[in-house]
Parts: sequence; C-alpha cells; structure tokens
Amino acid sequence: MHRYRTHKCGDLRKEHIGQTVRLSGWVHSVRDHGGIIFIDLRDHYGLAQVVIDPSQPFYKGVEHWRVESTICFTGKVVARIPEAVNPRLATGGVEVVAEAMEMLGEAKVIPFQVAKEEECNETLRLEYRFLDLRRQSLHSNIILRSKVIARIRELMTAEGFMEMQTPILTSSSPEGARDYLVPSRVHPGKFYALPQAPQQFKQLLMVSGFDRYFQIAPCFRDEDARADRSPGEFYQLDMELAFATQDDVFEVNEKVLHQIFTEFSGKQVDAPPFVRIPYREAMEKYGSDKPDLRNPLVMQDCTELFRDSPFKAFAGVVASGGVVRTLAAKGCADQPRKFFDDMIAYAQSVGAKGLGYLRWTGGEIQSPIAKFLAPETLEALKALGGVGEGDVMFFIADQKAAALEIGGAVRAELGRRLGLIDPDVFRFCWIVDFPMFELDDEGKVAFSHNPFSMPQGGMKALEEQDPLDVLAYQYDIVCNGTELSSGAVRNHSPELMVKAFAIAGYGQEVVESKFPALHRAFQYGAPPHAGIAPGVDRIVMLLADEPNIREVIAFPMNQKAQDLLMGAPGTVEPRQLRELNLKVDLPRKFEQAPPTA
RNA sequence: GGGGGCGUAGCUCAAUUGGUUAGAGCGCCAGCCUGUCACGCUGGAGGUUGCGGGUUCAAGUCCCGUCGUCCUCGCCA
Repeated sequence: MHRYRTHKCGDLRKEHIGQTVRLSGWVHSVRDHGGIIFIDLRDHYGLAQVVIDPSQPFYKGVEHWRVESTICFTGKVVARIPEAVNPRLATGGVEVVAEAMEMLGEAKVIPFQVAKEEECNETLRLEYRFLDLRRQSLHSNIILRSKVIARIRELMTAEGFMEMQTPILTSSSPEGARDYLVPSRVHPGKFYALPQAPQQFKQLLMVSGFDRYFQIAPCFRDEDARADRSPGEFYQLDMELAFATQDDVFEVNEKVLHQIFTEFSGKQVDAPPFVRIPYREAMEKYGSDKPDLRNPLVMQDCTELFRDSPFKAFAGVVASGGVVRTLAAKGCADQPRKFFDDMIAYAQSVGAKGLGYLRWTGGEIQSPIAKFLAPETLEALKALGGVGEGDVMFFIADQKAAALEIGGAVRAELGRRLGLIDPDVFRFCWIVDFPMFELDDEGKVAFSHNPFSMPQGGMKALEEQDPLDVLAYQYDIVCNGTELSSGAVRNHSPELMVKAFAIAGYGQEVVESKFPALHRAFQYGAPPHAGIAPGVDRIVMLLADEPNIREVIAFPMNQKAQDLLMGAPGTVEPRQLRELNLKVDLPRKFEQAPPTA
C-alpha cells in the first residue's frame, strides 16, 4: 500500500465499497457527536467523510485535532445508510471507517477560516496566502488559470507558433514604464533591467528567420497598481508573426480568444471576426479607447443645434469652440428625481460643469432646460436621438476632449445604473488606426504608443503629412471594456525608423545607441512582421468573473508592491552591497530603516 | 505625489445626538451528545476601539496629526 494514499479524497464512489483504502489530506471539518466523530478530509480533488468509532485507540486524540492539519487515514469504504447519503457531495454515497491514522502535519489555530469562506482583510490573506489558496474560490481560480494557459499553448502550437524563451536579465529601455534594475557584480556601476515585455527580442526572432513565435511571457514594470493591474510583474500571451499583416494577427487572435473564452465560460462570446473601430470613432461614440460594447449607449454630436440657441449655457460653450454631445437612454424617463440628481452629481465628479437632460414623459417634455429650447430644436434632437415617450436624452457641453471624456464616463455610469450591461456575454472589439504621434505635456510631438509601429502610408506619410495626422498600424483588443492588449505591425525599415524618431525629436544616434539591436538587425534583411500580447491575468480575470487581479494570481503583491508572505522587498547584507559596489543613500524620511515584514 | 473609503475580540461586523460595565455571529478553550455533513446544546476566556495629541464633566463616536489597507488620479513606449 502506498505510503500516503491509494486514492484521492474526491475519488471514492460506490464501486470502492468493501475496499481498504488510504487517504491523506487536510481536516476540513470535524463533527464530534460524543460517541462518534465525522471528519471531512479534503485534498486538491475533493472531500471524503471519515468515520471514527469510539472503539479506535486514536479516538480520544481526534477530539482535539485542529482543522487544516494534514492527516493520513487507512480504513474500509462502506456505503452510507440511505438517510445519511449527502447528495451535495460527489463522494456523498460512501464513507471511510477509519482503522488507522497518522498525523502528518499539525496545524496551529488558523487566523481565518478555510472551510467557510467569509470575507477577510486582504493583508491577512496575503500573509497567509498558503491558507487562502486552500480556500475553494481562490484554489479554483488558480486551477482555471493553469487550464487556460495549457489550452493556450495547445491552440498556439496548433496554429504553427513556436514557444520560445527570451532573457529575463536584459538592458534598460529608454521609453515606457520605469524599469526594475539589477546591479551587475562583474561590471561595477552597470545594471541589467528586467524586461517590460520581450518586445525587441521577439522582433529579433523574426529577423532571425523564425516564423511564428509565442511565449507566456513575464513582464516587469515598476508602476503603481490598479484593481486590474498587479504591481511588479504580470504575464502576457506574447506573439509575433513574420511576413504578416494586421489581418493575419487579428485572425489568429480571434480564433484563439474565441475558443478560450467559449471553452472556459458559460457566457456567449462574440464570433469572429470581431468588430473593428477606428480610434477616433471610438472616442467620438464611446468617449473611450476601450469601450464596453455590452453598453448599448452611443454618444452623438448635437453641437450645431445649440450654436444659435437661446440656451446660453450651451451656446456659450459652442461659441468658445466647444461641442455638445448627447446620450439617448431609452425607457428611463420615469426614473425618480434622485436618479437625475445623482447623474448630475456623478458628471460633476468626473469634471463636468453640469449635465443637461430632456425627459419625454406624460406626453410632454420635462426638463430644466426645455424652456430655453425652440420647438423645432426639440424636434430635431428627438429625431437625432431616435427617442419618444418614456425616453431621456442627456447632454454634455464642453471643449471637445473634455466632453468626450465626460460623456464616456456618463455613458458607463448610465449603463451600470440602468442595468444595461448584460453580465452573460463577452463582447470583443478591435480598436484600430491609432495616431502615430501626439503632443506631449510640453506641446512637443511624441510617439503616442509604440515607437516600433509602422506608420500607415510609410515614408511618404512621414514626409508629407502633419505628424499628428499620421496613423499607425497600431491596434488594441478590448473585451467588455477591459483592454486585453496592444499590438502593431512593426516598422522593420531602418530608414523609416530613423525618420519616425526624427519627427519625435530624436537623432539617428539616439536610435543607434538606444535600440542598437533592432537598428542593426533591420539592415540585414528584416521580414515585415506584426504581433500583439494579450494579458493572461486579465483574460483569467474575465473568465473567473473577478473584479480584482489578485484573485487570479497565486502570490500577488499588495498595492504598495510588497510580498507580505516572503517579505519582499527586503534589506540585504552589507557584504552583498559591497560586492555590487552599491551604497544606499536614503532620503531623510527613511533614515530609520523601515521595519521589514 | 494628490483625492476618497475603511481601521472596534483571532475573523466578519454592531454600538441612537458624545453618556452606565463596548456587544453579536463565527473561531478558540472546557463539558455534554452514536448519523452528522455550516452538527447540536451548556459554560468560559478573549478588547490599549490602529497609534499620538486635542476639545469635553464625559470620546469607539467630534477635531488635528500619523500609520496601515483598498479604490482612484498621476503613471502604465
């Protein structure tokens, strides 16, 4: 008989009746009836009920076992009497009558319950992550993550992609997020950087003649956390395709993502091809470059209807170069006054000066602004919004960029409050045609996304167009309002690269010194190539229906980028610093070494 | 770095306008109980109300500061 187990706890069925089995697992719950004790023994696979009779020599000790201890039982599988069958348990038809037991690992009193999943403060959960991971919801999220990644590997391989590794210790890149740095012992004063993404390596693999690359790639960025952004590190399904167009990238991703989302959720998933929305159109209609398409509301322009309006609040905005945008919400005219007051307060909280509205209810128009509007204006608005009795139109007047942003926020809030978001579907879209350049804070032309993207129109566009009008073959994929990834057709021409950098204010020497590998490689026969890198954590988050990314990561850091279980980051020995030729020079605030976790 | 929420027993939470000895459920400890499966019943222990200061006859409650945590803005080529 195996030292620890002949079966898994979740295995036992009626067919095992009569067999002597050995099980090992955690004490999930103890039900002590004085004359008989029931123990639910739990492992990764399930629960089994073990019965301990008072005649057993170990009976006395069992009463004092703490839950979450690990124990090995040997005993006979018997059928439960009909009244004692538990239909909620896969193993509920049988139980194990213990004949021998061995304590494998005793548990202290646990700081929060594992068997009963009640809310618990997150600091404690992170300090005792190994206990939290035993709990069913987190445990099953991590199982889901493993299955999703395994399936992604199968699907990508079937599409002809090769999984390849790229370095973790690499060089710091000048653009993008802050790097995590690793000091070099061999080269005093020099540093490696952890890759923010394997971007340049995967492009080099294309130049190296590999045709289709993918990797479940760790990415390291020293940026502050959000609910959907884990600090420090995260994983991408990184991929790159040689001799490929934007459509080739879309086709593969639509196929793989549709398959994954269909297989691992009960929700309805958009069928390929996914909707493609130009960036500027997305901003105009949804006020966002990651619209949630489950929300049916769409912004419309009604600036001209207010240009000469007696409603000075709006006409004044228009006269000063601003715009008026409207959102038509069907069937919410009978919402209570509080609803409209709350919407106005919400709009103001996101920067609006106000929020106008028209309600078609009781055969008339109820609105604080209706009296300022001519009958023909009201008719024109009604026609524009396609509204009628029972409907409402909301209005935002501001300078264009602000109006779009506020309108986007109001659109999302209306969707939430009015229950317009179908929770049982995954709606995908591609946002395409991002601008190549934008103005930075100082009003200078800068890359708006990725300096490696191919400008649409090539050299001719770079030479002849206003840089701010040049579009890039740059795209995002969005699911239910979550940005899963950015990608691009890459700029594989050294001349185009130098020209693009020149427009952003960098000389050729900058390209050569900051991106020596790509600049050199592209001069020796580079294939046109394109790629993308959907976020694995976010995919699993959507599939698990979790609002927080930590719920799909086994060992996440807290918002301040600390690992409370391992105590990272921590101090190191002076010897280690000397070896690296490093001296720590703390700001006054930290002169007393902060206590480590 | 900025804004907001939260911080009361091991855990989750309650405590009227500032007013008696800060309570409950779960957990823990002890006892009882032979068919439970969130077992049940009885009893018990457990509190610097995050920390420091202030206002007040009186502070968990109000004010100031500080720390922790979460959400968010900045940031995320």
